[in-house]
Order: sequence, then structure tokens, then C-alpha cells
Amino acid sequence: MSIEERQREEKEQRRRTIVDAAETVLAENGRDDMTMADIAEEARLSRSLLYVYFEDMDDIVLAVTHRGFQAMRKRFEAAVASHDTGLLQLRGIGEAYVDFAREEPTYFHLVAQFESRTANPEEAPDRMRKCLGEADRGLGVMAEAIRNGVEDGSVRADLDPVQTAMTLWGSTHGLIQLAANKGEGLKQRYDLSPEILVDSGLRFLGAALAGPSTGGRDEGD
Amino acid sequence: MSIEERQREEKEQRRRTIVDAAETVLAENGRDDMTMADIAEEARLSRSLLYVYFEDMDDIVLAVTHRGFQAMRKRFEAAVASHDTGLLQLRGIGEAYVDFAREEPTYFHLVAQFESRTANPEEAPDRMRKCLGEADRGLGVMAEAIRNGVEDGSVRADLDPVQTAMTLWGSTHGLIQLAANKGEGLKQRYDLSPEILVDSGLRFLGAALAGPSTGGRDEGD
DNA sequence: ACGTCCGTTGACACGACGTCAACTCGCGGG
DNA sequence: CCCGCGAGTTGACGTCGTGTCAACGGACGT
Repeated sequence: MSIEERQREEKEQRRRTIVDAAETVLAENGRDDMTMADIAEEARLSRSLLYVYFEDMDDIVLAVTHRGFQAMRKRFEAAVASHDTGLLQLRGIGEAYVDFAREEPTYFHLVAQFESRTANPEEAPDRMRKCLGEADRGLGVMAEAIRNGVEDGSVRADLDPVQTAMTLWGSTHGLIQLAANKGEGLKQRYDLSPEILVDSGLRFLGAALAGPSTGGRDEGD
Repeated sequence: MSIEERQREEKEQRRRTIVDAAETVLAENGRDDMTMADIAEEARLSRSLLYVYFEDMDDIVLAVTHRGFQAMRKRFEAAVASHDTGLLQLRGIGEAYVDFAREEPTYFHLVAQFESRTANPEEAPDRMRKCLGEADRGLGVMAEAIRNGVEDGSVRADLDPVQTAMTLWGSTHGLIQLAANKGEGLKQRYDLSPEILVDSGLRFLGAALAGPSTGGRDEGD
């Protein structure tokens, strides 16, 4: 029994090694320039061996993407835990996502690419479904924060938590992606830094959450 | 002179043929499965010839993407032209983008992929810069609608037009992308159709535009 | 000590890419 | 009228990355 145990652990360990290597190569070369040989070399394994542990390169990348979603969700949970009112929690999630994009750009890129793919949950491979599940948990965190906000009065009560969570998620993601990818260009054309753009965007969304009735104005600077 | 003229026209015509073919293949196979041979066959040309008119496949795809951005911008302009107040114009742009995504999914996919790329306007190839320019024009349309809205009082006056246009663009894009790609999954998990999600999301953004002071409530379904 | 099984590897075939020399053809000059 | 030049076009080649296969080696059970 302990032998099988050890074999299973070793197998898991080698899978980790491969994903680690892929992560390193992704950070250095980017996905488009990455090859199986690069991963194998970084992991100091034979290229053939990769196919024993993973279906193909997409499978490996999806495993790294899964890590990215996990990291993101953890940041969301931490943001919720460190704020009191629902509105502040949501603001915290937005800022956490901004930090995530800046501090772990590789993960962010993978998440962004994953988001721009059509996912049929039915025929989707296992690994893709794991990513979808993790994304769902992140969405759940946002929905919970909205419920908190509705309860404590910091968020408009007429918002459906799940719908609004998705809207916020899509909006925030789109906003940050815009800032991250086109930010440098914008700075030159409009003299507008990505940071300011994202900040004003998050304030904009926050105002929509607080709603017309509540005094949710926070454009004090 | 007329000979050179004709040669130039023929050259342009053949470029169009190639881009047409690429567009067809793209709609059928998707970008990942498309090969140069596919495009050549669809255009009834030799594969080698493609390299005379285009750098590589990315170059061709970028040309199709440029068409997509053009189509999008035209829809935006039409939406603005057919509404009176700035707020309605912005709502119209949002709906136009939704229609765009639904009616021309190939273009939308290309735009989405373009948006999720890091673009250094300095070292970017010519064709990419053309896309960026077209996107800029679309953004200009939105900014103009915001200015109209501020002027006629339908939009909060404390919003910077350009910043807000970008925020709206990023948000709308992210929202529609979420609905388009994960919509089917959402329907199963949350019994929430993509249409309803997008609609409520656009209302959410519209409320943020109208602002706390104005009576911008329009959630009467 | 020996057979077996699992992990591992080098070698192969295939497909796609990008390039090159060679070919065709319409046009202008001798 | 014939010739040759140049632009346009093509088939063939070398290269690279992928995915699979049979063969190898070492650890484990008997």
C-alpha cells in the first residue's frame, strides 16, 4: 500500500515539476513562443515524458491557468475578509484584481486568454472544467459580498447578487485588460496612465453599486 | 500610367481575395485550426503566393481583424446617429456592440483576441497600428456621445469623457465576452440566459452614467 | 536469482511553415 | 516579327514542432 502511495506521490510530484517548468517558460517566452521542448528542458525531462503526464501543451497550460484562478480567488477571499461593509469588500476585490494583474502578469494573461474562449461545459475536458469551477468560486465570493452589502445597506437592494457579480466580474476584467494591454499606448495618445484609468473605472462601478438613493459618492480624489 | 494603375488595382484585388478567403475559413474552422493551405485553397491560389502579399498568417488575420474593427465602428456611429440624448446614444452603442457580437461572431472573436494582446504602439507592425487606429476612432465616438450627454444633462457632468469612454468600452466588452463565452454554462448552472445578463449589465452601467443626482432609474425591465 | 511491470527514452512519421530557384506571360525595344 | 526583360506565380525543399511507437532499464514481487 505504501508503495502505491509513494508511486502516486512521485507521479504527482512530477506533474508539479512539469507545471512549474511550464510556468517559468510562460513567464519568459510567452505562450505563443513556448514549445514542448522548452518545457522539457526546463523540467530536465525527456520531451516524450510530457505526453505521459499531459494530453498536449494546451493541457499543461490549462494546469497553469488553474493555478492562476486559484491565486486570484484567494486574493478575493482575503479582500473580503479584511473589509467590513459589502461595498468596501467589493471595492477591495476590484483592487485585489488590479494587484493580481500587476504582480502576477503571467497568471493574469492566462486567465484573460481563458476568458476569451468559448467553453462548452458539456464536452469540455476535465482540466477546463476545473478552471471553470475555480472561476465559479471566485464569482461566488463576489456574490456573497454583494449580499453582505445589500444586508448592511451599502449596496443597492434592487440588484440580483449573481447577475451583478457577473456584471462586475466582466466589467472589471475588461477594464483591467484594457488598461494592461493598451495602457502604454494610451499614455502617449491621451496622457492618461493605466493606474488612473483603472482607478476611475473602479470608482465608476462603485458608484453604480451604491446606487442613486444611497449617498455612494466617493469621487473625493 | 494606366498600366501601373491596373497592376495596382489587381494587386489590391488579390489582397482582398486572400482576406475574403481567410475570413471564410476563420468562420468555419476557427483561428487555431486554420492553416495557410486552407486559405490558399479557399482563395484558389498557391500557398506560396500568400507570402508575396502578406508577411505571415498573423498578418492576414490582422487584416480581417481590421475589417472587424471597421464594422464595429460603423455600428457605433449608426447608433449615435439614431438617438437624441447622449445617454440614449451610449445605450445604443452598448446594444450595437451586443448585436455586433451576435451577428458577426467571427469579427467579435477577432476583436476580443486583439484586445487580449499587449500592444506596443512603438514597435507594433503597420497592420496592428491600423487596428489600433480604428479602435481609437470607435472610442472617439463613445467619448463624443458622453460629451453630448454632459451637455444635454442626461449624463453626470463630473465624468471625464475619454476616461469614461474607456471604462465603458472595457466594461461592455468584458461583459459581452463573458456572456458570449460562458453564457451556455451559466444558463445551466444559474438558469440565467446570456441575453438577460447582458441586458441587466448594460442597465447597471447606464445607471452609473446617469449618476446619483439624475433620475437615471430604468430597471422597469 | 529471475520474470514482470512501470517509468523513461530516442527515433520516427507527419504536418505546417517560410524560402528559393525556376517557370509563365504580357509588354516594350530592336 | 522576334527577343528579352520583369512582374507574377508556382512546385519543391529544408526546418521545426508535434504526437506516437517500440525498445530499454530498474525496481518490485516471487
